[in-house]
Amino acid sequence: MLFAPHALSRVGESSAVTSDMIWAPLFQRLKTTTGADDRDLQALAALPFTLRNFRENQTVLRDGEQPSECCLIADGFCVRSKTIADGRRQILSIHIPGDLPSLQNLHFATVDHDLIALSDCTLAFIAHKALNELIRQRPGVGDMFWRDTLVDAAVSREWIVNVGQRSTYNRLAHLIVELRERLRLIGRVIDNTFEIPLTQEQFGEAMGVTSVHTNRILRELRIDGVLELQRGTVRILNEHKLQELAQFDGRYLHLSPSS
Amino acid sequence: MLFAPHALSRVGESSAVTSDMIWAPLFQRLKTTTGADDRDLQALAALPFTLRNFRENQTVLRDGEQPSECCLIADGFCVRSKTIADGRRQILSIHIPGDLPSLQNLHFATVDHDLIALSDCTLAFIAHKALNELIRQRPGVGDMFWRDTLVDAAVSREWIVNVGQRSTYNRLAHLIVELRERLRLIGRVIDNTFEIPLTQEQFGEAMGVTSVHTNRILRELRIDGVLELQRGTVRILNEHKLQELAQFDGRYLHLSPSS
DNA sequence: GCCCCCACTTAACATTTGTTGGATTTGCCC
DNA sequence: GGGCAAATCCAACAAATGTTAAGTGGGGGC
Repeated sequence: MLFAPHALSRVGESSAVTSDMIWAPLFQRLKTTTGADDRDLQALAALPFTLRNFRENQTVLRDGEQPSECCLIADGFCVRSKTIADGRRQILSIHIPGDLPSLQNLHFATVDHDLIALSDCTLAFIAHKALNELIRQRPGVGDMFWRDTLVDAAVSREWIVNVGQRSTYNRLAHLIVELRERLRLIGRVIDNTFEIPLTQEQFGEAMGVTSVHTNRILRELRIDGVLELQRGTVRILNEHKLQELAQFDGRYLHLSPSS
Repeated sequence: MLFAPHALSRVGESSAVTSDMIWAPLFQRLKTTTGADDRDLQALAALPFTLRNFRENQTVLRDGEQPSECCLIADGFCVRSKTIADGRRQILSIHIPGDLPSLQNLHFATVDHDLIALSDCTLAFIAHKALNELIRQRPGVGDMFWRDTLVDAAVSREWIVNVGQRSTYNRLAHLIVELRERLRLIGRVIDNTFEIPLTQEQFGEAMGVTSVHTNRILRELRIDGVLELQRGTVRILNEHKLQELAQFDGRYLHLSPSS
């Protein structure tokens, strides 16, 4: 069976997975960020894809692989990461439903990092060949995707700033706010509460610090009444303080077509 | 006068700046990395451009600006950087002749970081409009440029790993090796010696550490006989040790068309 | 319901990195 | 050649972060 029950129930409540459910978060994002042309989206939605489910911690793409398809996260969370010689691991980006985390392999033969499922995930795989043909037919689709990879790059640059210059305390605040803004775009934020299914160790790997230190900083944020994190669920306690710490300027997300 | 003498002498020894000299480093890079089509390059070289010179430390593009042209570094070095609220600055990438550091603004209206000349620089500015028209006529040009922005993104991801996980000692070694590989591509490495005109403070801003600490690490590298850095000139003293420290895996530079 | 594994939590101590302040060197202008 | 400004260099001390080693707690499998 293609769909394991656990994944099905996360994509939607019914047992039938429609094409709509697969594309919805991507389209929702593209419409607000790029003012996407409806015919381009319809053409996209007509592309053939294969659904595959991944379990928590399962590797989706391994460093060095040469994929012939690119993947769309229909449901669940993934991270890009790199592991260096001494075994230390850095998380490079966190991906949410609607993301296309391997779009760069339309142009690169080889994957230069790992892509790992953080939670149980449903991914739609679309052949590079089909995508390239569509892009040739409809340059607007290519523009949308090129832009999408550029936003991805802009997020990476801000990630460098975060790791390089902000105190761990502020760094975590910034990371949380960025993820909240991206989750809000796809309707995953309710009442200052949202899910980011990372363990403390993984938050540490995203910030370039150890799990012990991550725990210290989380305790401080909790004691200071800024936010709480429990088993992957974030609850904002003091929005004002959070903003002050994060100093978040969302322009780098390029959320509007005219930015 | 468009050309200040100092800049002219850096582009070439003669006093006439030909279109060839402007495009040479970019074409040299594109030929080895993307196996570029000669007709695409010819079409590119036929585009109108404006040359502008910048002095050391002069801002080329400021965070928030809305440029109508993108720039090609014909000669000199630039950096992308972001400054956060408390004044700390992070260098995001280092750009060398042949780089197109603002290509992302073909798709973004607004620049989301600063672009600053490290040394006296000669930049060629090409109108977005002309470039977009060429890309519509010759999709191969668009593919080349899309790929170029993807390599840029891959470099940013490795930069995150560098800042997040490597010790400052290894981090500096990695940074040096990456720059050497990129400079080699455009023929700027001679006898284990090459120029990277950053001050120690700027190396610090690239690595996310202070200038004092950068100085400590440079002294260690010098004492350990790994490399020397004097006024922007790097000399490798022990290639083997350097490799061991940097643990450099250049796949992320995607230097071959089939990678 | 029990057990086991894994995430979380904490403390003590070691190491790295930042801060401050000052001395020295270098490049450049006059 | 003198003098200024910037870059480099360095040491002493402070703060942030890593390491190690233990507990604690909760959820899933049996």
